[in-house]
Amino acid sequence: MAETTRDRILDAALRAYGTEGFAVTSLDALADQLGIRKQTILYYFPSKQAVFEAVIDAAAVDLVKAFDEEASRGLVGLDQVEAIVRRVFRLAVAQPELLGLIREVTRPGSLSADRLATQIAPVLDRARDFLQREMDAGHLRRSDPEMLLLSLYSTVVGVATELEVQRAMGLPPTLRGTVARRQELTRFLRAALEPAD
Amino acid sequence: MAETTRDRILDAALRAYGTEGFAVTSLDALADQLGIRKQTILYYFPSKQAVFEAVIDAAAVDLVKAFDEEASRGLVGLDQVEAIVRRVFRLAVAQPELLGLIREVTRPGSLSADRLATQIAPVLDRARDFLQREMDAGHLRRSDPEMLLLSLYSTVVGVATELEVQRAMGLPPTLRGTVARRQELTRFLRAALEPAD
DNA sequence: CAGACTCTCTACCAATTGGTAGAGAGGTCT
DNA sequence: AGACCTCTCTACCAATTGGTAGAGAGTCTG
Repeated sequence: MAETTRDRILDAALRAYGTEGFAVTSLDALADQLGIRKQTILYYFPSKQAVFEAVIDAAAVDLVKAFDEEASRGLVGLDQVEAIVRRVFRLAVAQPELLGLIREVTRPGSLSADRLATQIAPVLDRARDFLQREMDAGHLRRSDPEMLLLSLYSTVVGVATELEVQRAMGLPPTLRGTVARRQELTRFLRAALEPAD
Repeated sequence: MAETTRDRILDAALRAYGTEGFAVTSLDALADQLGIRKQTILYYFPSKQAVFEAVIDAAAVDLVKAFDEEASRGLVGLDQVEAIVRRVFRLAVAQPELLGLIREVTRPGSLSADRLATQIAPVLDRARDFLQREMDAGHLRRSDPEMLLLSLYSTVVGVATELEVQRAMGLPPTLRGTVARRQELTRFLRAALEPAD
């Protein structure tokens, strides 16, 4: 199965947008990187913004696929959540551009509110529904699924950011070490912050 | 003490670069926001890049000042570190643009390697020296100060990112709640990740 | 008052940007 | 062969960008 030109563009765009950023990556630069002209890109996509949105779509599809695969393995409750979180982390570690993309998406004005709703919401909805179902089935302690989702999401982004910082500082990023260190430091930080406001 | 035009420019630039990003914020946009022409900005700064670097300088000065103030209060060891970390967090919470600025700086190619060395290194050096001194004095458990510094740094960035995500999702960001939730989730994540690679 | 200095402006420029128009090459179907 | 379709190209454009040149207004200094 040969990789189509369109796929190659999406690949390169994910890498570029995730590391350099959407705004600073011109169509020309993207095309150069692929050895084609930018007009070829504009043949496959109506605009630069459309490339961005297609990249997000593809990433969302990947996430949903990973989610579903993990969810279809018959685990329940915490085991299920564990498996999914681990899988998402594996995705983030294997594809560090994904984190950059997330940051790019959350940047104000990068995506119109309705596109955000159309593209991101389904992923979040799926996750929220899953958590709700598991709670209803008694597999998870009952709490506000919205808050739990937010917690999971921000934690994933936070941990992934730490990994990226480590990478940026020239240290080999290790998920295991990060999580262990985080636990240690979090206990300390809690003590540090508790007495104050 | 009236705020000089230069200060107003730096203020607006910090806000704009931290939230929207450096690349997407044109000098025209920055000037419009201040009710002046971009040539006025270029009177105070030789180039757009220089504005960016001045913003970073100012932020670094703020950080160093906060650091020194906290360090001069006569605390030792963990109490000292606690006070400093708490202070840095207060800065990050009061000025959320600071986090965006950090992300902007760590973006590849945003700052030349030597400018990075000139501007960021002093802050890190100061922190590393401080940790080393405290270890030598027996106030902190002896470990690799480089690693401890990295841990503290990435944790601060990670927590700050979580706060920002919460803000982006329309929830009031609370440092207390984030830290508490993080501890809970970290324990869970550790369990989730421990058995795997 | 004369001159210098500080500051903000108008006018302009070269380069880059995202995007359009349309030609041409190659293959496929009738 | 001829019409059609897919794809990539050359050529071009309008808008925006960072940056320069220099005039003009205000203030301070002699």
